[in-house]
Amino acid sequence: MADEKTTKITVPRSQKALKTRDSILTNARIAFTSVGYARAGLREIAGNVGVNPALILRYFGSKEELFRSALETVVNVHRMIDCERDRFGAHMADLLNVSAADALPMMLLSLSEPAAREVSQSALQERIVDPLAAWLGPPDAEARATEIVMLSMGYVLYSRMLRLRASGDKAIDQWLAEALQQIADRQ
Amino acid sequence: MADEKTTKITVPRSQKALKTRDSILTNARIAFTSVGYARAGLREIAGNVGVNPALILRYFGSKEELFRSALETVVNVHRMIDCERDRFGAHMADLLNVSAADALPMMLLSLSEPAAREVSQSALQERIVDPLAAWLGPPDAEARATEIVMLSMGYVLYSRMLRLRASGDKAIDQWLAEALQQIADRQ
DNA sequence: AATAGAAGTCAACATGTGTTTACATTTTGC
DNA sequence: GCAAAATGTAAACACATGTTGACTTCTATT
Repeated sequence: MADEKTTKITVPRSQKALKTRDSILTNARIAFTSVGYARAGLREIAGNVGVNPALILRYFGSKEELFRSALETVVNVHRMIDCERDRFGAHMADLLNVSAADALPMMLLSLSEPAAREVSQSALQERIVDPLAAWLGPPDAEARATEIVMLSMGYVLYSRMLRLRASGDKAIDQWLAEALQQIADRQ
Repeated sequence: MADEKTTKITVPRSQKALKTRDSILTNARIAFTSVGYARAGLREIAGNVGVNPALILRYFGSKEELFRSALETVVNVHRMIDCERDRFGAHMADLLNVSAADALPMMLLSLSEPAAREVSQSALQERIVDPLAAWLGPPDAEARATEIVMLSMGYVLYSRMLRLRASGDKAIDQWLAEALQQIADRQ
């Protein structure tokens, strides 16, 4: 049992090859973020990169692995907690309104695909909830982190994906910021 | 211009035919709720009803119309506002934990399909947000109704679709109930 | 009983998908 | 400069999908 599972994945060695691999990753992220896992076709991603679809599979093995790699480049907690504790609510509310927060649309549009859902779930737990809980600290760190994520998902759904009539209402943004701050301040 | 758009849709006349049409609708709702629009195949729905796929299109015209019909049977505000005003938070929190609230998973799993998303968006606005706002009353009725929907979507995502580690935490359910109640009480 | 129309079946079409295999081209190490 | 490996292409495979039109079976009315 030396070679567990001989895949055909190739790690790029030349600078140029690394550039195209990165370009694939970038375009994949854009595609997944705008139309979700199922509707993002390898042919279209490859076309936008100017490359053959088969090359994607040589670098990433499968569409599912491509999604996992693309998601990992975009899910991280750093920008969320890059602020003073007493400004966390307003900071998060701002963040959710800029396209920097691409991870959530990417995950929310890919919920129906079981593979993509599993990837999203573990990425969200390990790369957002857990570090956020550590940053918040006791009491009930994990519960409060989960509440923050919950609220964020609801907000992104409302403001960017479902576009309900109230979308853009400043009063709602204000409410969101206060609700988030309350969770962060709770003790 | 007498016959606008001669579709081939048939309205069932016999009792038996109406039963099968209802059965199609029921099974469609179950399929859409559990795997979303894209992964719910007409062949599988028809198979579960014990009927031919072509019959579905004779009764509903297209998959998109089937989704619209199925969603309408399940999206309504009645159970949400069937309680005393001062118990709204706890009532909603309970409701979101029983499978009665099937509408949200059905919509959330179908976000990536543009057709299904549009149907969901208008159903949510017209059949939930608007009547809920009317029930809540001033001030800021629509904003508060939207906040309630936002929170509900986030909660369902957390507890039933993404299944984060904290899923089932009673403290979070408690927090949700209180947050919802605060929105309802605000003035 | 005959017959029109509804209720339902059947097989094919058109299209799109991720993936694979075989092949060509370029780069790199010796 | 040559050979081998890396980089990339081309075309087909295998499969699944919504949809269509022609066909059969049943039922109800005359």
